[in-house]
Amino acid sequence: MNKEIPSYFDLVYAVVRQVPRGRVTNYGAIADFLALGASRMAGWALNNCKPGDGVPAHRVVNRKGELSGRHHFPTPTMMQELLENEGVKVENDRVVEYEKLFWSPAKELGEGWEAFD
DNA sequence: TGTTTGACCACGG
DNA sequence: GCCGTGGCCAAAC
Repeated sequence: MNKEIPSYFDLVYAVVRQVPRGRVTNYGAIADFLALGASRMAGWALNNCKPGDGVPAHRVVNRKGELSGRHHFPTPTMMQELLENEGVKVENDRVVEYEKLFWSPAKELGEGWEAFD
């Protein structure tokens, strides 16, 4: 049944899930860490993301730090509310101190990290 | 089976 | 410093 190997989006879910609270990351970092070869795959993976997966997609923003995926949430304001709830200040749909709150999986988790904790 | 789109990023002008 | 185009891989139509 579920013997299917974890697809690339499963890996994206795992990485996003490892993102600490109050931190944000971008699609490129995930794509580069998972060697997807295309940042779009990270976004596409989150497109299949659903609330039941427990994936904090609100912590994932584009390279500009903009909440590009807010329109994909149940409510466009929910993403900002969630970020502010975690202590991340959002202004004009952009993460404040984005570079400061940026969380790099390859840097924090390391190359030896695997989805299976 | 081929084409189009997609929550993007990097580069060039 | 901002805008436009190309490239990347995968899934949906």
